[in-house]
Amino acid sequence: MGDAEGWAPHPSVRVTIDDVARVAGVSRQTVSRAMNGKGEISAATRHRVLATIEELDYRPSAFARGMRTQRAGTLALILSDIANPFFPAVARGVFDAAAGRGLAVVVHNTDADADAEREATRSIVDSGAAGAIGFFEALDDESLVALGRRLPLVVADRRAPGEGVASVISDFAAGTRAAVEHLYAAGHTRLGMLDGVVGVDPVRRQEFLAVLTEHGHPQPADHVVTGPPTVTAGAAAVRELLARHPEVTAVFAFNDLLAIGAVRALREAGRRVPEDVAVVGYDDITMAALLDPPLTTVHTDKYELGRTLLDVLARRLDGHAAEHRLLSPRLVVRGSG
Amino acid sequence: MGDAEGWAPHPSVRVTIDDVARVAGVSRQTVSRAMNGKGEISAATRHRVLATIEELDYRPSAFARGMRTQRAGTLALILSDIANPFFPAVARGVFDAAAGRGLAVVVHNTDADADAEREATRSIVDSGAAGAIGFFEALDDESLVALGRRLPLVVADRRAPGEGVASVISDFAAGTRAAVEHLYAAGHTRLGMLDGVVGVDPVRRQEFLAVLTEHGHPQPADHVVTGPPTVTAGAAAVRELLARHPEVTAVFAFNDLLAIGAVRALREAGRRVPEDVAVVGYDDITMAALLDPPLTTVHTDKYELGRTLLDVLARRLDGHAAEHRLLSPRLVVRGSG
DNA sequence: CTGAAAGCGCTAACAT
DNA sequence: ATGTTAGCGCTTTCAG
Repeated sequence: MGDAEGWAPHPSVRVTIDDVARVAGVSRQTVSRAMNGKGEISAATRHRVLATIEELDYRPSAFARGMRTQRAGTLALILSDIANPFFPAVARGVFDAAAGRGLAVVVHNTDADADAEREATRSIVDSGAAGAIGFFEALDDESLVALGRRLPLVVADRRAPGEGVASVISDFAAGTRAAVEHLYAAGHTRLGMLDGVVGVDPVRRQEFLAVLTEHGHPQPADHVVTGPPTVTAGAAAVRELLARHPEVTAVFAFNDLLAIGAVRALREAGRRVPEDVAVVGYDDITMAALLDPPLTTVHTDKYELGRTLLDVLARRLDGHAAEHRLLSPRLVVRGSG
Repeated sequence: MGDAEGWAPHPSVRVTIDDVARVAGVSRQTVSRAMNGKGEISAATRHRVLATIEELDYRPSAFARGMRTQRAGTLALILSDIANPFFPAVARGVFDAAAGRGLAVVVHNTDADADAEREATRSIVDSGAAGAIGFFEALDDESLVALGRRLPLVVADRRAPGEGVASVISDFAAGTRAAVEHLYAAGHTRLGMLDGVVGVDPVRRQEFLAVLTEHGHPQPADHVVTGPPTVTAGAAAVRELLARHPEVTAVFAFNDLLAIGAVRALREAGRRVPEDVAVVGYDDITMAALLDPPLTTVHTDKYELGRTLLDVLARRLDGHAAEHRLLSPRLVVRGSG
């Protein structure tokens, strides 16, 4: 629209470190020192150089710097699906914390696909990212350890795959236990579970089965129906569950999306929620409290998870050892179960 | 955990273009040509070089390449709040389309704050991003035109700020008109609006007022209550609206989050939705259809918007002129109005 | 405390 | 069709 073909951005004369050096009357190493606070430098010259930088609006070239240091001021966030409401909440925490440290965040969407996760790690290494935060759901531990040798890595909601990789995990066992015990306390004895696709983190399912066993029920493996973590899949899964076990009066879901789908399918099948069948979700996405009935679910502080992930990564960037943090979820009883 | 202080990533011997050149028995320029498809090169040598690249698992240095070309294989996505469900849906479209072209996406979260938006543009220019897609809600047109001179830029849901900047816009006027006419058709004559914070895009409000005028109502400026685009603000705004104009029987909201807050506050205030007050939202976020009552809203294809944004940007990257595309929303009548 | 030299890996421009 | 030359802008030695 009014633009000629072959458009190219304006070249825009770049202010380089040499320009700053010349104007400030020092060598460029001194400018480098002033910027990065490395090496010995007198306060006076540092101030003068800094003022010159300001004056000339000098911005160091990320490329040139990266070429020397092999590290960019960028970090990577790997997640399976930004459209799943759990992730935006976490991402927001990561972004806010990253902005506070002047780091840009590259987001990689993998759909929990092993190839996509592998490709993301490739791209991250090639980009020279300063570090990475990953919700890996398909990649094997070895690949993660290998990645962790290339750059500071924090895995989220997955046990540390090995030496050198930090982790931040929500205590799924505790959250699951709270949810299932709540259902037992409410008098339910026939429980089913809607599990996410079997990935690397089987904790929720394991704990679900463990609590059932503790209550004297044999492990009813086919009381667990598996599917992708979506509303549609939740509806399908609960139908399957009811077909297998019509006597079920309570359903625990891997996440809220599955639970929401379950509630809808249950109602369509003529079952009242929670009177006929109780439903408990996991995550407490924003939507959960707004539904009718409002969803009983296990609340995790997703924003805090995001901030914590970045904090752990930043400490690693500063040369600290890999840390492992555990976040505590809590059951929020609302109307659905 | 078993990790010493002062950890640093393994150096990892880098395979360079010279290694490839040596093994393939050509000069490095030929390797460059084979990789980038630039310049003349015989099919035979290209194949040989490509095979060598594969064999050595050579990965070109993004830094070195950027240093020469002043362009990274990265693009920027500027948005106000990734936690607002509208944006993840769009982002998903952008990510998918970007991945198809081998581009990484850096996300900048601005909270619709002018300083944050300006800082994001700075960071983007400094990073040498190949291009940018922006939902700018606070920055002035001049700044956008200036940014557009530095790199290919596509603005989303905002009219093109000037020469050289591409745009993809949802037809807000048409969507708003459909929503308001629907309310009139349902017999409502006393309408109120919950507007987003006054930003650069006043189209929804203008069109709302225009349709009212066409129906012979004086422009009721104080029938429009403004707030941030959140559920909480929607509740507060509708309370304010009702305080000012208790006779209102229909509410049109700037987006679904405001509408959802309105529905809740309305019910808490003892008004039935839609019997006493009809509510129509905008966007059709995933949640909208799952609420009780399901939200009547103006549907926009957010994923398609994301893909289109990237498509327009990619064409610009390929040297085409700045395009301007208009996407058509459609009213979805559900239970709330 | 500061400067000079060297080179990171790549591609554009110019030979051949 | 391929090779050679020259640097992009920065930081890291190493001297002074």
